[in-house]
Amino acid sequence: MADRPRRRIPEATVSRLPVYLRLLNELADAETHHVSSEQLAELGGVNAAKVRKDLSYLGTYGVRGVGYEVRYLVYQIERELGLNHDWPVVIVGAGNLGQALSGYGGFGQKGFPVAGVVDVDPSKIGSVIGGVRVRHIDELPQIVASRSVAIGVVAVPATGAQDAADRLVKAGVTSILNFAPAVIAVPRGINVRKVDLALELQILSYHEQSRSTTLRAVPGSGKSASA
Amino acid sequence: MADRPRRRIPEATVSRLPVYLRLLNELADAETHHVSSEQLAELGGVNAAKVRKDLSYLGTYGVRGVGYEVRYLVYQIERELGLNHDWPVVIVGAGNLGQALSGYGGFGQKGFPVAGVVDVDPSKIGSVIGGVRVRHIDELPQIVASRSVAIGVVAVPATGAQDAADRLVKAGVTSILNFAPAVIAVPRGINVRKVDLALELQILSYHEQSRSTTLRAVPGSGKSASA
DNA sequence: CATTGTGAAGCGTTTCACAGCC
DNA sequence: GGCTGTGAAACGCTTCACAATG
Repeated sequence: MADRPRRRIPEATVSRLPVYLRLLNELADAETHHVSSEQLAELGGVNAAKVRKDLSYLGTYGVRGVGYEVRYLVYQIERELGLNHDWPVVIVGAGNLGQALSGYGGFGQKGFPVAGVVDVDPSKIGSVIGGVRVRHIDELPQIVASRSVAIGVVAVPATGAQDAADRLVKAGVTSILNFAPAVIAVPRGINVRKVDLALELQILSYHEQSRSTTLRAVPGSGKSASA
Repeated sequence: MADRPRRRIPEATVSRLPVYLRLLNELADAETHHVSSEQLAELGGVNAAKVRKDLSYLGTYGVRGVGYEVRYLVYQIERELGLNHDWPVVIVGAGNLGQALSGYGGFGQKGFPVAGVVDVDPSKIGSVIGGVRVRHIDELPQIVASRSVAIGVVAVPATGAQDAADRLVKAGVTSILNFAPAVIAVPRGINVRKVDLALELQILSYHEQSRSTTLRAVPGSGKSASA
């Protein structure tokens, strides 16, 4: 109540807060009441100083000599991340991925209920996936407006990604989670994050590649024994 | 052939090379033969100087006054990322996600054929998904050894993620793509990347949250008009 | 006295600005 | 003339190290 955390939180910290939150929730489930930055760092696989600096952006919630109170910290992180209320999402694309996401369920449990699923393909309209009826993409504006949807999920093939993003933005969505293997252009002020399987695999490929180049500079034989 | 690109490529650059590669392949499909850093930057939504610096780590492949030759650059990036040969992957977890990943198909087309899918659950063993028979997780070492698998995919619930990672590492895998919403600990030298839906949504939630805090410090009404 | 919160140093990444080159 | 390649500056993030403190 005392100090308003009116500081700007660095992007790198924002992307770690959900990790801490998850760990803290696990600790809370295990009836652990206090945790030190050292312990959290161990669990999260990061540096303890980083944990402290990250948490310090939220406010002064630790106690010297003691650590952090788990439940209180959970509360503060949730508040800071805006997780103290639901964020309905709309999914564009009712293909394999859209269906999987909608049917997943864990979505709604985590505070991101599926407000709607839309598709361009008439043959998909009307089918029910994950308890939600698939509607035509032209209904996007109504869905977004009526349920105050701020977050849209792009789950269409790469070729349709930009169109999906354009429609989401036009409908009033201001954050987009893009699963399509494509770069999407959006107006300033719109947040985009991507989840890109091929990209991640290619990054791992690079590391494997450089591993073999480093360990043995012998081309040809791709065999490598275990260390 | 002339200059060996024996420089260490910064991690930030590595994670952008797959993006450039995709854009370049699209350009190649469109019969575009040359591209400037400016154009690539435009397509990728990044700064042109960044594109040039990124590409310069690969070698001196541009031509001043002209730009980069698309197909040649594709070749060089693929070589650098180790995409000039296949990287078979093994998927741990034959649940919804494991099935979706295995059945996806785009996996193999992109140079990451599914060498095997394993699960602990006996009831899942033997079923065929994406043309691959699900085997018991104890067969992991044989699968990894016989197919020289370097990359493992963790597609199990959070509670089983660490065990899955441990087994993959023990079997000889040196890179892991983790889809489970959990931090996994691995020995030094093992590469881990994560794909975390909840985390991404929570990051977007933060930005939406701070948007509403910034624009109108009025709590209660969550209505916001379009710009 | 264990542990936080944080200046300051260190390090990696981004961007600028322009020399170099085709 | 146009565009690359790259030093150097600017920036942000990470880590150190330690004073502050319950």
